[in-house]
Amino acid sequence: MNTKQKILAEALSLFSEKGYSAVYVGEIAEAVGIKAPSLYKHYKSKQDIFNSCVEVFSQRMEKIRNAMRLPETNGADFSYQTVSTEKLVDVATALFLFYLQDDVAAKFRKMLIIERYHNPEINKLFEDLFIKGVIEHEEKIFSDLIDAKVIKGDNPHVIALRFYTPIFYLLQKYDMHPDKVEEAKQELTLMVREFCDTYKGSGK
Amino acid sequence: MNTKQKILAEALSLFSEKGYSAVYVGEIAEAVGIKAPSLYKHYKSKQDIFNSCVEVFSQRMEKIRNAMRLPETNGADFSYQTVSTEKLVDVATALFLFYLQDDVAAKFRKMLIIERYHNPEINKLFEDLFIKGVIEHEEKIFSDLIDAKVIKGDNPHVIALRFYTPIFYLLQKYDMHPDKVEEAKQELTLMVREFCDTYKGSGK
DNA sequence: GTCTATAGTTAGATAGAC
DNA sequence: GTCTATCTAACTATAGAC
Repeated sequence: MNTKQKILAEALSLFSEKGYSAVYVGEIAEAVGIKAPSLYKHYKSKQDIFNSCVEVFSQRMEKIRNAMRLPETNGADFSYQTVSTEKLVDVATALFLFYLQDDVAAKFRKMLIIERYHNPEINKLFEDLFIKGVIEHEEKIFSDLIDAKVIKGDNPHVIALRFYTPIFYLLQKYDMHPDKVEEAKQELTLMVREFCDTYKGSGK
Repeated sequence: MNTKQKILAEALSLFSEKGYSAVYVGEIAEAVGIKAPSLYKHYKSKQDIFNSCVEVFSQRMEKIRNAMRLPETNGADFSYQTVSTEKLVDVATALFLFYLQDDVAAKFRKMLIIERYHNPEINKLFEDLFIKGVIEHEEKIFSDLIDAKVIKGDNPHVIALRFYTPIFYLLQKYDMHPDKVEEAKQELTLMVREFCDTYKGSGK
């Protein structure tokens, strides 16, 4: 990783904890291992560092997310004949752990949360990624699963919310408790099993 | 409302949008209608204003919350004989609209969200108010409702999460869309009805 | 591409008149 | 209790040597 990339990584780390204006360029430099003025050989301003963070890491999120989605939607994993409870637990857990623990995903998510209330563009990004985006994706999957009669119910949107809102809540519950991942996974598992009790006969 | 109180109100407004360090004392003063140095006759520093915000408004939240809870738990509203779907929709909607629209609750919630990732005390407050607190309260209610056989199911914690996580998600979905409250209420209603389909026979 | 030195700005806070 | 004037400190950013 070159200096330019390292600056972005350390900046993301700091912005995701303290927010843009509470972070001083000197801190970023120190984290990188250089002096503040050296930053300006790579980026023209603090704002430029922030903008690059948003651009680079939102693109990376998009890529990873698309990569995560393929195996679910191409019919390899979900044969659409049947979906076991354990499979759904695994899918939910993977999604949850990715947003909770992935170095970029977790920090980028926190940064958006901190900045979104005063920055319309950041807010749109947050909504696209964590509010609307996930739901729309889950809606499509559940819509197919309903058509295939693998899942009961008639409103894919409600089902998607039912599946995702516990994940959304648990992310913020365990954000500051990295030591309690196992507890988090158990809590999530309970919720997914309960989901299955409702939407798949008596489970299996 | 005297100047000292007005300072806190305007400070909360600003902190809840931009976060502590992005707000300048001059902005607070301007919002109040005075000059920056005058603030120091009421509070000894910017940090003091913030601390007072946290103290005063968290106490106010506590009071309002206790007031909201009484009618539910004293048996007047929930007779524990039966709970109609409409009643549950009303309870959920009241909770949702309070946290979404109440001047103090909405702003205080946003401020905690912005500051919690770098401030352990603020984080504890956020968790107590919006993560653990609500769930523990709902757990007790649902536990009673299960005992009274008004509601099916055996795990009050799961049921409480099932009831609250959509509210938690919808708050953040509609935080920046005050014009779409009606849409928000409809979405919440769908979720509560779906909750009732699962936990009360076929509703009524 | 990193450094030291420093300029330029602005924020938080104080002094003292009214 | 509010103001104007001002201090001090800190931050962003630039200049120029290496």
